[in-house]
Amino acid sequence: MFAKFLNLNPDKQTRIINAAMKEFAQKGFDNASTNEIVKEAEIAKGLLFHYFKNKQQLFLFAYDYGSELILNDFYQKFDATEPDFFARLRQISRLKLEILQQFPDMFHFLEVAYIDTSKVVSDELEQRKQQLIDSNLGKLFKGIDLSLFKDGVDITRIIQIMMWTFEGYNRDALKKAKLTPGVPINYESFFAEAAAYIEFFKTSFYK
Amino acid sequence: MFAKFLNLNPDKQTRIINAAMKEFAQKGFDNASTNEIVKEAEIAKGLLFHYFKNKQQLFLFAYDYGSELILNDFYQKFDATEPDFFARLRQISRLKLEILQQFPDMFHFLEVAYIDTSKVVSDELEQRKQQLIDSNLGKLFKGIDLSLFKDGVDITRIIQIMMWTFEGYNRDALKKAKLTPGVPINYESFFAEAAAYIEFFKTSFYK
Amino acid sequence: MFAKFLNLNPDKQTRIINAAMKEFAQKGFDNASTNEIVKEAEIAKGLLFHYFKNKQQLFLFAYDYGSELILNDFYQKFDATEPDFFARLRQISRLKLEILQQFPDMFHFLEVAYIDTSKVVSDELEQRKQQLIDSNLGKLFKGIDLSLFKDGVDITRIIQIMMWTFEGYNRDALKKAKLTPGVPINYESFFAEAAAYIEFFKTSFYK
Amino acid sequence: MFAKFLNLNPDKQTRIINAAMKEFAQKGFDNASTNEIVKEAEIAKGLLFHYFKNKQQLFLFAYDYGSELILNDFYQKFDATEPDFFARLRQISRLKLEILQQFPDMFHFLEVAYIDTSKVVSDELEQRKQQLIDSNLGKLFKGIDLSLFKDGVDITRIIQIMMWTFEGYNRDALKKAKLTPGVPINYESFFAEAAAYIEFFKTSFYK
DNA sequence: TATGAATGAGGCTTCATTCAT
DNA sequence: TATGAATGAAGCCTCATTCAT
Repeated sequence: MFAKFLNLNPDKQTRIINAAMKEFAQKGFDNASTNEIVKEAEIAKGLLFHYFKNKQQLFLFAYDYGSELILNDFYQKFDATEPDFFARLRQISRLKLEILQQFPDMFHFLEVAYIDTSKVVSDELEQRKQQLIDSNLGKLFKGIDLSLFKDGVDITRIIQIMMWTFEGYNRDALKKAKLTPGVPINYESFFAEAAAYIEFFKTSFYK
Repeated sequence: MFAKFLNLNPDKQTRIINAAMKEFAQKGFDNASTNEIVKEAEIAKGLLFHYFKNKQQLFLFAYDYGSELILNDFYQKFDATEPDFFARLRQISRLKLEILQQFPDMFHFLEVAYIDTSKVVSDELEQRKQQLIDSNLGKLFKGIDLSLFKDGVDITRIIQIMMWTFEGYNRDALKKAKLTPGVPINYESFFAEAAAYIEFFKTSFYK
Repeated sequence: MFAKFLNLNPDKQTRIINAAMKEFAQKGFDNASTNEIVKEAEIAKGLLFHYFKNKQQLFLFAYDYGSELILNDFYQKFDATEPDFFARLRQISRLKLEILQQFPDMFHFLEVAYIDTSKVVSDELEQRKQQLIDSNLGKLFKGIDLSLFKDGVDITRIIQIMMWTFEGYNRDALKKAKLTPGVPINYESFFAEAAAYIEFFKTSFYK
Repeated sequence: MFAKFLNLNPDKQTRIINAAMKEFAQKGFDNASTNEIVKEAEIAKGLLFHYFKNKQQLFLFAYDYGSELILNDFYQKFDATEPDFFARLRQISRLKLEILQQFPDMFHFLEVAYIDTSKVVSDELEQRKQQLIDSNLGKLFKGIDLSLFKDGVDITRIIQIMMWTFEGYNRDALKKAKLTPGVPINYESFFAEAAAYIEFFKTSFYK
């Protein structure tokens, strides 16, 4: 499908992907302009559609490209032997920070893409998200020592609550960052506060 | 600012507001079409811009109009004497359900508007949301009997977590509903499951 | 449907219809350019789509507009009392010539539109053509004195053959005209030759 | 002119010609896409323009190629000794059927090409058609026994009428076939009905 | 107050053809 | 001979907003 594109001069590939991610991240799918993308990538208008059937395919390609790259990076560093649930959460949080610092634009794009609500891509995105969750939730929490939890707590519900909590936490942090444009995000304090939430959950739900 | 509009024939006012809410709810700010709005409201194109400087003003007016109307309704029914935090949460949840059933379209619009990410309105929306939270969080939880909580728990954090939890819960429920179009939302089961989460928090954080 | 357009300043209406007919006649539906049409009509791009949902609707409107106008003109002059089949054919032929001289561009457009094969309009056109035939064939040949034909001839087949003959005759004449652009069509000789064919059929099939 | 192409690997030649004929037959000259042609032929885009200066040359080459091939086939089977005009017509009709069954796609392409109205090719096509008629009408009807016709009939006119009749007959049959896609054309009944028209002409114009 | 005609930039996409390799 | 990347003009259509009436 995208073989053509992947055979292309890598420099140009990068320019196109970066330009697309930047535009999509800034404006969302519907309002992103392919005109802006080709201008930023410094290619001719037609070329974009030589490689990608349409705007939608470009978006999804960028999404897949980015998420694969980032997941690979993540799992290379991920230690799946840690039995403590909250230690593992902290690890995940730390790895996320590292990746974010290594690929800031791509990270930003994926984060925004993840919540893009455009009808045109939302169905496909939803599938991908579900696949991601299905194939990763298992890996992330395999081998956890459940005996450390208080007896009788509904662990599924806890995980669900924590996921929503961190989603909300991320979103709010993102919003605050947007409100002070120009000021770079202070990721350390961002993750420090996340750690405080983890600590809170641990106190609440561990023996 | 909108004095002109508010002097208008009430029937026409309603038609315009409803049409705007419907279109914005369906497509988000950027992709909503003023053409569709005037068609639905059965008014002339120019009239819309006679009353509202631009699309943005219309959106924000609709937002303010809806949230004020709904908040008034809410506080008329709200019992601020209940000292039990979770009982109050249940009350809030129940009132939300009532309002939702009374003003389904307006409710839907506000819900969607709340997460609209269009640059053009997001700043203004953010202000309004912050104001709403600031001025309401106090009212909602004033007079709560904190002694019922376990000693030493950080109540602010708990509230934050619960807010994110219910945000996430709503969003997921909304998504599921979208995936089966045609099937009407079963609000009773929706709120029953919400109640289960409330119960869980109670067990976790009350003495 | 097209009420909006018909309320428009008649001069502009005419300019738009003429420009559309000219462009469609020259290039057929698919290759006609809405850009050329608006340029010729001296209106803004958007205006065309203010009146017509899309290129297709514009084409069909022009077709309906033209054929109605021409049919009305035709039937005002048509004498349905003539019992001789071939006399009536001559009459039809003569009226066609008159109309052609009165509305040359419209006539040309309709002739070309009639054989336009673009997928986008052919279905709708086919319906219209069938309706035209159904509702007109009856009128055109009602009250014909069949006893003038040789005994035993299959009159339906004769009519069919004559229709194809005149279709072919028209088409060939049109082609020849195209091959010598600039030179105006000599309609008199065109219809004189048609009369010769009518005479031939008469000799062949009348007693 | 096309020497280069004719030296090419025959398999590839065939693929290119077939792909071109298919695309032109489906969409007409203007709307045919060279992209589709190279995709179908499984050759590189540039190669097409290496062999053919442009789309127009490709089309005309395909037309010439097809018509020559089919004419050769036709004349190998054609019996020019039959003196009866209508018997010869029946023969022509039968041979046409045979060829159609042997080269369905090519036949279809030529049929459609024949009525293609694109400015870009119509002039050249017109020349070819005229040449075809000029050089073939003689062959087809040489040695006909004119004494079998009624005295005084204008045989040129008769032939002209019959040609238009069969053109119209073909076109109508083609249309009907298009209106019921999926249902294969019943060529036998198609040619049987054609035979009925031949019979009709015979009765009308023979002694 | 009310109309709806008018604007023209910008949206995405397709196209035949060229050219460096 | 063969590739397929590259071009950029042109395609149709939508849009928020303005303005004369």
